[in-house]
Amino acid sequence: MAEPDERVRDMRADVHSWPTGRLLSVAARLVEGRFDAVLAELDLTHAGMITLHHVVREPLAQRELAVLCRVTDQTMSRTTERLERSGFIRRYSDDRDRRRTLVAITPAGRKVLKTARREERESDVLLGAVDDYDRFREQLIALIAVVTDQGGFAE
Amino acid sequence: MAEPDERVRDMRADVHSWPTGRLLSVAARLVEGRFDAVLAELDLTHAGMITLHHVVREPLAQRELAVLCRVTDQTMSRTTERLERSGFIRRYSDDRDRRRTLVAITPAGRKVLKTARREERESDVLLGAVDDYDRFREQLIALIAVVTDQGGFAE
DNA sequence: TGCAGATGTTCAGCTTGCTGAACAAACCCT
DNA sequence: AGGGTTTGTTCAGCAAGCTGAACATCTGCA
Repeated sequence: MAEPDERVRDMRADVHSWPTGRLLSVAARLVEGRFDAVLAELDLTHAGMITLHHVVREPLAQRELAVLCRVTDQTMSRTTERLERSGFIRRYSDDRDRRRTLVAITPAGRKVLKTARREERESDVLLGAVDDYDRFREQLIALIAVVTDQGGFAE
Repeated sequence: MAEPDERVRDMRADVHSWPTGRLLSVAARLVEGRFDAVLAELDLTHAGMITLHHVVREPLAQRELAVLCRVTDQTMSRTTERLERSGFIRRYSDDRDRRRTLVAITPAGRKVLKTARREERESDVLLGAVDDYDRFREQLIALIAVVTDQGGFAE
């Protein structure tokens, strides 16, 4: 590994001056990235995993899924398309409202979700970086709630 | 605004069961999203803003910038291309090592960065969602440092 | 009944992440 | 000096965000 030069050495100091949004973005990328190889092995993605998580209990319409996953309808459309291609969900149109596409998890979907969750839990050990992990998560959740309500989304 | 149905109403509860990476990802998207319109007005993006931030002091090679911004060289290549197109930076090859492309900020770049920072600081008020904002940021930074070191990046 | 507006999904096209591969320039070692 | 390796950048192509627009279906009201 190459010796970083002077400018690169003060990386940690530098990041202090970043806006919070960018800190969140980088942290998300790095944390999710740690797990990408495992998911790829399973033919799954982070977006797909959360989507599966939401249809475990009962089939949902794509729009409902989009709201739950905090993405646009268009993004959810592509995510479900990919999940269907992989055989993890089935899509069918609602008899009572044929505009709606219902999404139901398949046995393969349940299985892969279970595996992914187990492996994720195991790799989560490294998050000892954060002192009070539960509080940190609560703050993230509070942040999401506030921004969601205050017009960041679905206002 | 439509009345959310039952399943959608327990959104806040649901998010508690998400993996931390996904929480970070959604939070990042929502927080950065609040500011997208302002940046678009300035012909700037979040990625571009952080890049400008790093060349304010002195010109840097693209690879150095990539390390500082925590992105791959390829991503930085495209980001600087866009910044150059907008006139916020100038790229030129290093005389002493003609493999390197040096990136220097332009007067227009300094100006737009200043404006973006001011507007961002103002809009940051809403982050009162988090109790101990400084501690929260410190934890994000610690997380980034740990994951960066432990092979999430440049190992 | 029939038409206007609301709703759910998809299509097209953009940005910004990523990886893998290509390529030129520089470095190093004999 | 020459040739293999390293280094810095770019190209190609994929995933998953986004917006705007198109399209089909449903709802509601005259």
